[in-house]
Amino acid sequence: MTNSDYKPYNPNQTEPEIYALWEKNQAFKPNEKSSKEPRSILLPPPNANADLHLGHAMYVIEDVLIRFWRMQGHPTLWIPGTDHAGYETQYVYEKNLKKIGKSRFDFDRQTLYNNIAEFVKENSGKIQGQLKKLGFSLDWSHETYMLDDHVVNTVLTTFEKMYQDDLIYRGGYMVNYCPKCGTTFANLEVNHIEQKDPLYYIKYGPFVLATVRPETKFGDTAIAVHPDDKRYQKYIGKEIECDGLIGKFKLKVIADKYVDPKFGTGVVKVTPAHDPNDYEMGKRHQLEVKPVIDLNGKLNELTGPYQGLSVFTARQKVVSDLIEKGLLIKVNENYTHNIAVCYKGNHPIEPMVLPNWFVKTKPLAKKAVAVVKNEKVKIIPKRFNKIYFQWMENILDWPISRQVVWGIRIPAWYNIDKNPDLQVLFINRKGESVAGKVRDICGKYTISEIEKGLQKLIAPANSKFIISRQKPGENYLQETDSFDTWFSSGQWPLTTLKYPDSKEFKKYYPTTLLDTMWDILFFWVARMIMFGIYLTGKAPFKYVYLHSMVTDREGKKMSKSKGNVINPIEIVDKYGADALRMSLLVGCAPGNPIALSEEKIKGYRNFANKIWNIARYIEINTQGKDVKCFESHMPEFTLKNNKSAELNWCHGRIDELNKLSKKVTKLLDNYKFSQAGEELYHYIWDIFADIHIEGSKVWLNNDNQYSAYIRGTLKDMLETNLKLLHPFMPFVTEAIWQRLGKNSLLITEKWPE
RNA sequence: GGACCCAUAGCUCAGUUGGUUAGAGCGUUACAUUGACAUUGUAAAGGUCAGUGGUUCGAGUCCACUUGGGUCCACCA
Repeated sequence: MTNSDYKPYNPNQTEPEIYALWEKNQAFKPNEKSSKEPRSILLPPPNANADLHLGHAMYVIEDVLIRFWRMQGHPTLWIPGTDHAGYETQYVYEKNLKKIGKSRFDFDRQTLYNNIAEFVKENSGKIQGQLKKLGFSLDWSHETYMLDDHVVNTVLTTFEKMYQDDLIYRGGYMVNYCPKCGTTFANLEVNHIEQKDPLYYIKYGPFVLATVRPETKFGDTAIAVHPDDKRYQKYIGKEIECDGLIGKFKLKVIADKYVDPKFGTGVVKVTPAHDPNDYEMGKRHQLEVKPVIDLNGKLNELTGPYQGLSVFTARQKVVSDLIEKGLLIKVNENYTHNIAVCYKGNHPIEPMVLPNWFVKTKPLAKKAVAVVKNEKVKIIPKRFNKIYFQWMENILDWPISRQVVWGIRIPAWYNIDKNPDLQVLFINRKGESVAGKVRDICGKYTISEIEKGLQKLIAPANSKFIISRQKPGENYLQETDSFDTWFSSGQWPLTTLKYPDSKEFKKYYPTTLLDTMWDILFFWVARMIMFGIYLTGKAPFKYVYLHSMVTDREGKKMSKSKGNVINPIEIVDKYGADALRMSLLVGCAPGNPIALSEEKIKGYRNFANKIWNIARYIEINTQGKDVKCFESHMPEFTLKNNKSAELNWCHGRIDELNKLSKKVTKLLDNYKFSQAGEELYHYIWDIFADIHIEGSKVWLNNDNQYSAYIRGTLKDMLETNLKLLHPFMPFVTEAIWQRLGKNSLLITEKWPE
């Protein structure tokens, strides 16, 4: 240790050197010789092609635990990885395509897939460097990518097993379809926004009814009233004739409690093909499902002159035609209601009945509720239990197919001879786009030409299929849908640990704790619990820690669209990773938002400097001088009953350190990061520096027989504090440790208990 | 419509199972200064813990209601 360095601590220079030192010594690998209980955490995988944002820096909680456990001597494994983020990534890629005047429709499926893979490859690799900058002691030798062969293998095996266990089915169901994105979304992926739309009062035979969607009238298959509505009793069960835009039509009048007699005129047109509630009503009354909107959001052949018009154009034309025919009674222009939009682009959702792959979730959810109820899985903070139960107990079947190329393709095959109604969309050899049913197309094109240029395949709900990884025969085409991202990331604890046969899996499953933000409790955490129990009988983690959402100064969520995103790396460059880490750890409670300010980070940058200078003070006062460890002489002193003020002082300090160690250990054992960090901050600055170091100056100025013990005690205090603080501020503590001339790494030192 | 959370110093927030004079950071005020550290030190000001009622020997903490703010789930043609 030399005196020649900077007075202020310089994190920019120190941090990369220290991280390299740890890596060189393979300090992140679990200590496999230890017989203590194994501990493990999986880093929630960021998108492979994205940059780190400040939310990711909250994973510092995991690093604190990992470093704490590692120092306690547990075999400790922390696995990093990245996600292919199916739809998210394809969305970004398609936006780039748009800039060069192209779209996904210009490519066959395989080419598009390869292009996106290339795009991800070009844009990945940033994450690793950024995680290292934050000081995360991840075992990089276990790094996993969601599309690694072994991951895909496990996901496909799970799908096959679930199919055999009758947990997977294919069916036509009302799904949330976004014509713009060209894919369906799960309910969780749909948002509702308030919007003002005209409410049209339209004449239907003897009735007048209110609707915001007159263009769907061609898909009406009934008219509904409330069973107790006195105005309409005489019509219930009858068929009525109406004047329409494309001729007269007949509709049955049904009675259903869903209808609110107070709304509008108390009469509802029922369109089972394009409204979730009407669909349910249709099931109750065995109504025909008559789709009139196609996958591009345009009206189909059943709408006569309106065919080919987009929903909104059609609406305007329908309205003006209704006026012309005298069928429009009045319009309420100030009607506000909620409309469903896709979460990514805020495009209007078109509810449609489409064939989809589903997971039967009820039996899985039942067990996933049980493990939380009997505390095999503990959620921190506890109040999320209730939210979790509420959701899990009302869970609906999970649609897992996405009409997205980027992802794991569903391993199902359709025989074109047995399924003549298969619709295919493909690019032929001449580069022309061809669409149609296989029964019409197969004469003109060979199966290999179709397969090669295949873009999309739509198999009717009752199609026959085979689940297989390989092509089962000559005349088969593979499903073009891919799995919902969460279907694969839901198996992350299994895939990262190489379920079922690896050493890691046997030793580290179930993992100790999962740390994530509460916004993906249902998307991800609940699904991991379901998959984990289904495949292994055990939930994949013992604790779920729901960390804070990092907001901007005003408490607003950070998002790209708002432009208030802070890049954590900029903060690291400015103030050091240790400072950022402490700012995220102290002063926040799990599940609550944390508003991060630059002043706070500056405060902890100053703290790092404080410790640095405490070390310099002790260095100057011990170098070349007699230094004796008080603790190793304690029995001797007790025997002599030595009452010297100096030795009493030493005794008091050692006592104090033991208490501090116990307190911090207990707080960390209970995942109280904020309090543990604050405790250390307070002790080091207000007690150690301001009281004891100041006090020591008097002793050291009057050099006597006890001064060596004073020096030794100061050094002990420093070393213990470095150990205790290391999980929070790993860089500055390790840097000082190295300057103390220790022949060891602080990161693997023994934790003071 | 259903549920959850929050309200503590000027600002941003901690406060574990109810237990002495309620804490931190930043900010404010006065003073100090080449000291290990100005990324500093010493001292100080600042809170009837949103309101009302209740349980208790004792409530920031537990219960009920009221007011204000946030979030989630479901969504009416």
